[in-house]
Amino acid sequence: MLDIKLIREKKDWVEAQLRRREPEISLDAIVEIDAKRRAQQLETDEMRAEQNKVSDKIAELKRNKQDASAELASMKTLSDDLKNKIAMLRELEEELDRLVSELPNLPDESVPTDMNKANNQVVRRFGEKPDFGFKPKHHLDLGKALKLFDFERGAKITGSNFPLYWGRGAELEWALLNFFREHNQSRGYTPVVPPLLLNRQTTFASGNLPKFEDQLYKCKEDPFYLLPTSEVPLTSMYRDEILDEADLPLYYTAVTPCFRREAGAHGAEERGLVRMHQFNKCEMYKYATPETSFDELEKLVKDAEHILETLGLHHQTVLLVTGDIGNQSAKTYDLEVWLPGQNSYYEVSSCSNCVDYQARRGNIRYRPKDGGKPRFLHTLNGSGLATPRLMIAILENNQQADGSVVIPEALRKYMGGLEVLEPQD
RNA sequence: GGAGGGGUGGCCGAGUGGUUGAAGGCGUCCGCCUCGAAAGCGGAUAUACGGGGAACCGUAUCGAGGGUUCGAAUCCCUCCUCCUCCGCCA
Repeated sequence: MLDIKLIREKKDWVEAQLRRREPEISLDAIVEIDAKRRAQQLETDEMRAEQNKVSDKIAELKRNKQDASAELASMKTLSDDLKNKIAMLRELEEELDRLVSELPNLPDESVPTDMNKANNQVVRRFGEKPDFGFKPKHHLDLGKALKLFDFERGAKITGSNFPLYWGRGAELEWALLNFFREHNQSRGYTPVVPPLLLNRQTTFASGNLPKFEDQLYKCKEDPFYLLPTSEVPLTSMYRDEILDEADLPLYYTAVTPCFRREAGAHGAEERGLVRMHQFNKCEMYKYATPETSFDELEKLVKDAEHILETLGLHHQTVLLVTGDIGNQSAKTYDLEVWLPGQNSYYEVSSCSNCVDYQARRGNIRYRPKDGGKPRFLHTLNGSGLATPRLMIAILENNQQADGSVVIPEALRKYMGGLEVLEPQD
């Protein structure tokens, strides 16, 4: 959520910044309704002031056992009139809120202006593409031979793109999740197990509502949404609270399943575990002061990169251009791991500084050390990491000519010391 | 799911229709005191929106929404939430 005052006072600048990411955006309607709203508020405030004044007079007259019938009569008509004015004011407020809450965040000045995500800037690379010396297999074929997951049976249980993991596949999944959580915890992130069903306000605060409701699964009988990423509950953990500056920054990590409708197409090249309706993810989340949030973003990215380095996976870190950053983000780095089966780099982590966008929506503030007024804090989130594409990366990058797959050293302790996944049967 | 009891400022906690934005306490900040600190004493200390160059002024906010009333923290209704007991259940 952007500050309406900023929109009012620097409309052209805000509009220009927003157009760096959405060229068609216009603030005309917002500025117009805001002006109407203020005029309406002034009018109702004046009527209320009059009402308060006369009410005091009535109280005084009654105390003195004097006649107040004239005042009572005039207040009766004013009271009715006022109710209408308040209703009109409320309509304007709701309209304004609706429009402002659908605006995306302002991109940070360090984010390249470009609508084409092909122009995302590679800032770092780790490792190299593997040189197999044989024809590498797609993860679906490896998974079938190793009996790691099953798409048909998952579809029987629920529907397409809800695969199940079993046997070594399930073990590897848990190994990854445990490894992520322990890794993040060792770097100062406090683990959280949040609720997986989210109410409307929670989903609004993170920025998923109202604009992206079609991406969420929702409950029919209760007003809850299924968690699309634990960024959402972690944002609302401190909703409507005032934290102490001395307690910041706060680091949290949560492992949860994530549910996404993925409305809109996905191509044939994304078969397999590339894009699913349910997947597991370990999230990293930070609450920081405005002064430190961009440094915290750099550290967050390094934390996520370290996971991939520890697993020995070739990857690159890219700075997203304005046209590719998420709605609530001011600046985002993606970590992309090399997937031989896709012949491409794929996002396994997205690390964003949302600055005060979510804090405004969720009314999350902190009291500065100097004792000044509460200020909106900054929120940051990053995957650390999501499992499905990691599963793909490990299978495809670590495969050997005989169809076996070497388990990364860091994961073996979670799999009873197992070093290699061997084809079954 | 049933019965009962709560939800008031950064925190605790008074307050059942009219100078209550809200007593008191704690915390925090400033001053005095002190070599310094503590204690003590004095003072200050909510948020949002709007008007104004500013000082400042107006309005709203006592879980949320609605109602009664000239006027609601206070009365009525609905909902949310926390606690206790009962039931059910992993």
